[in-house]
Amino acid sequence: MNVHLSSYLCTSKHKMSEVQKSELKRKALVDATISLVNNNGFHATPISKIAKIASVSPATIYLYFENKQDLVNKIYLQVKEEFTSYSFANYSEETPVEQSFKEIWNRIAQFKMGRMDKAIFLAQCDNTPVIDESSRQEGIKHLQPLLDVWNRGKEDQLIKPLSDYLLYAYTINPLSFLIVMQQQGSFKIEAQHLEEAYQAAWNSIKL
Amino acid sequence: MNVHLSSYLCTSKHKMSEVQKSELKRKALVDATISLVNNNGFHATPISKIAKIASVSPATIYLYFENKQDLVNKIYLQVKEEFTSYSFANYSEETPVEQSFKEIWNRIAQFKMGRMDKAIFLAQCDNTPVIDESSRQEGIKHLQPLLDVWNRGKEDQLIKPLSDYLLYAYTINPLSFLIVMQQQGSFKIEAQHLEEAYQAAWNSIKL
Amino acid sequence: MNVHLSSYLCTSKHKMSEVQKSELKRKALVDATISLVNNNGFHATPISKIAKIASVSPATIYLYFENKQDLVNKIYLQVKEEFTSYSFANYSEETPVEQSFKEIWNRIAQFKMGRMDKAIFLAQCDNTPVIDESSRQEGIKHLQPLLDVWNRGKEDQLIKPLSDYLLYAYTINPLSFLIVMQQQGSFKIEAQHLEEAYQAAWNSIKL
Amino acid sequence: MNVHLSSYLCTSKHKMSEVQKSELKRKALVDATISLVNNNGFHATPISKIAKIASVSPATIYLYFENKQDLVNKIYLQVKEEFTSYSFANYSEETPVEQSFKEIWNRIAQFKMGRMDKAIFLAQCDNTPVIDESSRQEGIKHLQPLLDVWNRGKEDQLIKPLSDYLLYAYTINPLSFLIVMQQQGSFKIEAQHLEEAYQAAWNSIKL
DNA sequence: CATGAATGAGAGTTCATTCAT
DNA sequence: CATGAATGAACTCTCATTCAT
Repeated sequence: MNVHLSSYLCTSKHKMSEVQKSELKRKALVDATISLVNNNGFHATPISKIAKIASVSPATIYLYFENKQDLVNKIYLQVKEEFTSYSFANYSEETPVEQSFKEIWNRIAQFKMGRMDKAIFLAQCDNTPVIDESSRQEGIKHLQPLLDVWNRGKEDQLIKPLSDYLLYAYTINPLSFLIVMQQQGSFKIEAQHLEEAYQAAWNSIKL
Repeated sequence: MNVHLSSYLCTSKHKMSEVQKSELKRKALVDATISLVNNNGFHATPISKIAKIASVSPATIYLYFENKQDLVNKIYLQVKEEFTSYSFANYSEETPVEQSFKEIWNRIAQFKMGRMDKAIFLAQCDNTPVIDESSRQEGIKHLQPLLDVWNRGKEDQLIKPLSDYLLYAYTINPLSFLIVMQQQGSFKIEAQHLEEAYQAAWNSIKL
Repeated sequence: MNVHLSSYLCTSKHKMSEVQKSELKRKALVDATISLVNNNGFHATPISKIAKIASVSPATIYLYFENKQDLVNKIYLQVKEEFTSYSFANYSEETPVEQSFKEIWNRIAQFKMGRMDKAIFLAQCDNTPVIDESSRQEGIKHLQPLLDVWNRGKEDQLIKPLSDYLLYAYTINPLSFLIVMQQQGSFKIEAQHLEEAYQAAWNSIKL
Repeated sequence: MNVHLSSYLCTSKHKMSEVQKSELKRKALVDATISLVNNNGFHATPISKIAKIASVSPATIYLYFENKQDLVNKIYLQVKEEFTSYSFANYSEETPVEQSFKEIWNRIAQFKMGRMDKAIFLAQCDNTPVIDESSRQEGIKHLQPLLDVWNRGKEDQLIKPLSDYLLYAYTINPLSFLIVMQQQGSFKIEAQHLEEAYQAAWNSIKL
């Protein structure tokens, strides 16, 4: 995402390749971290392994991040941002509530299926105390459009007047659970499951 | 639970007190581990801290567990067993499906609310690669009664013919999410929320 | 010093050897640190080298000291205490000023000549920002008896009414300089030099 | 000093400004190093910090000095040279011994008071093993005029026949001690103190 | 000349584990 | 059974130095 932006802004071919090189290195670090944390857990993901997989020196990591904690915080926020900006890309306040909810739900599902590693990374960060409280708070803000839809739905008496946490627990969070199960090899999510899941989600909150 | 069993089996008063002392120490270790892992994460829970909080020597831990991994595995399985044996304590195959499901769901909710720390510990283990795959598999077996109810429900066409993973995702897992949110201080679960949650759960899977 | 105390206090032969072992290890660490810092400077004295010379594991150092800074602070204070308690061992307020000063001066000189390594270590700590300000303050307090003699000397009009810093600069500090020169191999302090030095010291401050 | 020399040798205005720019950079490096070493000690003065404070790249330092050790050695020698050339600026073999000594002593005191940071830097280098032995030897040579005065004084039986090290210890070194104390905030040197100090110095060595 | 980015080597420190007691 | 002391291995992080530009 930043890569694209940079490309647009830079005219000198020289500068561009430099920036891209930096961005590539950063991306390699992000990918390596996500993969290692997903497979081994944060506690078994030393900086040295991240460096090795990203093909850089451990010292180089500290040019991009302040320390290990900052690395995880920043990656969490970046991935959360990717997740929500993808999920709400087509969102419009004009669209009717039910359709809007369905579209968002589907894009969320698409993201989680298509970027499984990132979805699992988020699930792990959201369920354990690996990221800073402040980063967690920051990450929550990005969900606003979903909350807006729910509010409209409640006002229009299409959606039950439940707490947003309950709505989230019964519509969005089940997808995280299924993705984690799939990654653990217990379960394989098929297209039909997603349709069933949407129905279950909608039934649980519709008035 | 084990304490009771042990007590019954021992007759010599001397032996008994010793065993009880041992059990107390083991319990202290379990409690300390759960508390520390919940609050700091597995990666920030050294054996030495567990020992200090449980008021034993680090070396003593190795009399009760083979190593740190074994400690977490064993605690996970023990807590999972506590969780399920509580949840299915009143279960009978004679009870009608809907009532059976409701009773189980309520006991699960009761356990998670009453033993929040244990529920959160399980959630953390279930969402991250901290425990061995074999222990995870072992833990799943305990859920059989719930699967039986669902099977009966599907046969009787009271419950949608969904995969058990979907059923779990939409009825049980939301409670884990809510508990984690509550522990993070974001949300406070009230009695009414539990009633709403049950309705949402049932609506999402009932035919 | 502590070793002796411990020996007195302990009756069980068992306990004694343990304490001695600990004290021996601590002493080895202190000696290794002093020697290395004197020869290479604080900046070229890694914990690993100290450990090697003291024949312990680097980790063991952290059983005796909180961190490297604490190690240096504690050694500084201990050595300063050794220095002053030796220097003022025979001090009595009854002794006439000039005699008292001469005795103290001679014991200071004796200490610096006999424990050259410790004297040099103190000189290095006193002239550079390697120890904490608080430790430095703490160390100064031990000089009180010397200041008392000077005060008496000023009152009796035997010693010039100079600031204690000036008195120290012209009577005690020259010895530090000479010791450092000797350690650098530039100068060899003989008995006669000490007599000359005392005369110079006394002449510089006497009324 | 070097700046002046360079300026004289260059005729091309272009070259001159460049050289001056270079010299400015070198001066910035010297100042930054002295300040950092004085305040934090050599062990806590990384090249990167020196570079930052001097507003140059770390790599640039290696255009002016071979390595960190060379940097300190060269700065030590340069400052020592500044110190002695200032101190002996007015020196003449014709001047009588006592007057000559007094003049030198006063200029030394002036330098140490006026260029406190440089004086403290020298004190730190002279009391610890941070500079190379060869640089230390080199630095000593600059003191020759002072040794000459003392020799004349000894021949004329105005000064005690003491080793030059003793003479230095009791006349010059006390000033270093007082400056260090002042920098540590313990003591404030006033004009009167300097007069007293000179008297003490002279009394300690005069015949 | 000057540099920002990169890094290998090594720093200080922690930790799971062992062992003599 | 229980332990405090000890440690090798490994961790996070820093730093003097280099190099392509």
